[in-house]
Amino acid sequence: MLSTPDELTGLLRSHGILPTQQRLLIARALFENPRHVSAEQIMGQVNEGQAHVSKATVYNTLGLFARNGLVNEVIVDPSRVFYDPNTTHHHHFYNIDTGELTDIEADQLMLSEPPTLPEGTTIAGVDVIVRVRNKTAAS
Amino acid sequence: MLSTPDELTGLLRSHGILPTQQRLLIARALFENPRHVSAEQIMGQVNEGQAHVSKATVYNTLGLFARNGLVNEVIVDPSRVFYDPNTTHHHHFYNIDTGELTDIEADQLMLSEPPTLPEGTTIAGVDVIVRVRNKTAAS
DNA sequence: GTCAGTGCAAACCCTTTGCAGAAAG
DNA sequence: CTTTCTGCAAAGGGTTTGCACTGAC
Repeated sequence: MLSTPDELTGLLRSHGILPTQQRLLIARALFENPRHVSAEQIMGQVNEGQAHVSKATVYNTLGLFARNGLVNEVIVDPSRVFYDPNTTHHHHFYNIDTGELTDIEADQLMLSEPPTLPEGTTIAGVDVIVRVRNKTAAS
Repeated sequence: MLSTPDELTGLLRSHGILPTQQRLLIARALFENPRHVSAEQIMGQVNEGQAHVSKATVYNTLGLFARNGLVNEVIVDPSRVFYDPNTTHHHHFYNIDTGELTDIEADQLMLSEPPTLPEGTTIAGVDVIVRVRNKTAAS
């Protein structure tokens, strides 16, 4: 989708992120073929070629991207965080057998206004996770 | 709520769980005052008195309870799993500043039928997490 | 008596951190 | 030149595991 160096540089700058070589590599891995990825998968993808980005930098960069709204963290599995380059309003299927995450477009799943928020709080986001299981899986 | 030894014993048996002393202590901690707790909190509560249950047993037991439908795991924070003794259909507020989890009754938040499930899967559950933030929190 | 459960400590794994060297502006 | 970023390795922290002992039936 987005994958030219210039586009990526602009994307980072527009989110207040200084574009460095490593950040561009990580951004390219996320946006040239957008899907849900773990930090480990990004590490693998970035380091496939001759480039090398350290584990610490991958984690720090993904955290930075998430704080600056470039990607969303998806919390569905206590053992790892997924990063989602799609920051439009949408929800997720999570296959508990395979660990696979897929999108549910916002218009496919409507939900009513949430009830009154707890005292002194503002809304930060609404996540809907539809957990599914393989029909054939031994339960 | 439920807290007599007999009630708890019956509850465990009805979920196919052999009632042992440690499991009864953990079940009592969960059900005598139902709320959202982490494994660590259960450890603390169970071991307040003269009883002692090891960390491994607490984790193993909570996992067993969750697999057998006695409690639900609530995945909202990558750093820890919460256990919810309320297994009726409901949703959650999660305060990202304080880590506090509170219930949203099912009738307070309606959602439409989920779209077609991914090929070959059945639904395992739907989680709705409304993330909130303290108004006064330094962002 | 047999099988399942428990306790302890060590292992695990993802993630974060400290600090010296490198790169960006 | 100054400030921020990166890499490495080590620390961190919740959770799981291996194995001998204990308890349930």
